[in-house]
Amino acid sequence: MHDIKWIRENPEAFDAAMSMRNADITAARLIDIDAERRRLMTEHQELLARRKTISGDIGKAKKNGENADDLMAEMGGLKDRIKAAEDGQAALNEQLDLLLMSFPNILDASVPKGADEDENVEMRRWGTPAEFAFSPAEHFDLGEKLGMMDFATAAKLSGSRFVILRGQLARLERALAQFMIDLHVNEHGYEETTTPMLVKDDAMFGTGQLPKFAEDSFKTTNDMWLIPTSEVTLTNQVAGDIIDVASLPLRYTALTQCFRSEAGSAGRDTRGMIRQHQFSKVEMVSIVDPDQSDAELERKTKCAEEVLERLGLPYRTILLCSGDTGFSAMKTYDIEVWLPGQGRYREISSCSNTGEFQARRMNARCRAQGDKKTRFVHTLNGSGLAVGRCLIAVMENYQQADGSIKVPEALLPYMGGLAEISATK
RNA sequence: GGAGAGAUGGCAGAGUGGUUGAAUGCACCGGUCUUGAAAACCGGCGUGCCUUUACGGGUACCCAGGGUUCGAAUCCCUGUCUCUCCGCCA
Repeated sequence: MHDIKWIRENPEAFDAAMSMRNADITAARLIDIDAERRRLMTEHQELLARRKTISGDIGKAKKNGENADDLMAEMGGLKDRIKAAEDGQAALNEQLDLLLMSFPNILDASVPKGADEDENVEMRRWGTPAEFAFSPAEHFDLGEKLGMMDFATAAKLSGSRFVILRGQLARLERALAQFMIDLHVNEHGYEETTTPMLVKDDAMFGTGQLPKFAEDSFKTTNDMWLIPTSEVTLTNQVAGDIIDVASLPLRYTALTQCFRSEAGSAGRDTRGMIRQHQFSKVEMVSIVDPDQSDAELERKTKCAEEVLERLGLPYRTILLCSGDTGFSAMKTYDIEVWLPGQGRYREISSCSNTGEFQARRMNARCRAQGDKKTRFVHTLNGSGLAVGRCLIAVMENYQQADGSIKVPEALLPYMGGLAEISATK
């Protein structure tokens, strides 16, 4: 959501920012609508002021038993004009809001220019991909051979892009999630949260899934949405609030299921559990003082990287270029984990600073003690991590020649000491 | 699912059609007093938008959206949420 006042004052900057995003809008168009909107608004207010005066006079006249017919007559004429001004104003407001809601966030100055993912910039790498004495398998081959990853039965229930995990593999997924939550809560200062997974329209507008991306999510028959990420619920907690700056930052983490229609990705990642309609993810959301969001993005990214380091999974961190940065974000780091079976790095986390973009939509503000002015908070979100993809990464990186999988040391406490997952177990 | 009650400022709580953005109390902020603090007293104390160089002025908001009326926190309708009782239920 953009600030029309700012656009009015910085039209060239807005146009430059939008062209960076390939967004088809100009400040001039918005300013025209805004000018007419404000003209009507002023007119409307003047009419209301007149109405207030007259009705007060009528009240007085009646009290004194005087005749108020001429005042009543003037009021009759006012009514229609007020209604007209009101309707015109409402229409323009709606038109302007919808436009302001429909265009992507302005990018941070540090975001590199680029057309697509090929122009993302690698920031750093951690770990060295292991050498295998055999040809490493992909996760679905490993899982099916173990008899613990069952796509066929899931398809019977729900169609494609679903999976059933069994036995120790199901437990491994649970262990991963627990491990992540514990790390973020005990060492990274996030508050553990469980949230609804069904939300109303407002929440989806607040974080930017609506109005543009309705087709990416699932909607229920009673007009609710299955959350595509708990960023939606965690972030929208502060919608409409005015928060004391002293209580910031707020850091929340949650383990939830995420639901995505994957409309438009037909044919991509059709095998295995890389891309599912439903997956579990540990999310990290921060609500921060507007001056702190740059630092918080670095911190959050590090929190996500820490998960991989503790698990001994090689990764690289990438700064997304202008063409690859998502709608709501002003800056995004993707973390990609090494998958030996695929022989390449795949996205496992995405950490974004949305600045005040979401806060403006949600009307979430903060104020310093004794200060009269409010400011919009900044909101950030990051996966920490996608549990399903992390399971894949563990399987592929810790696979052994016989198809068994070693359990990473960090997960041993969560696996009841089980050190290896194999078909005989 | 059935029956009922309710939603007012940070909190509590008045207000059932006329100058009410809204009494009162508490909390909070500033001041007087005090060696300091407390108490007492005085003053202040919501959010947004429009307008103005500024001081200021205007307007809207008493859950949300419609309606009645010259005029709505107050009357009517719809929705949302909360609470109580019954039924059902993990």
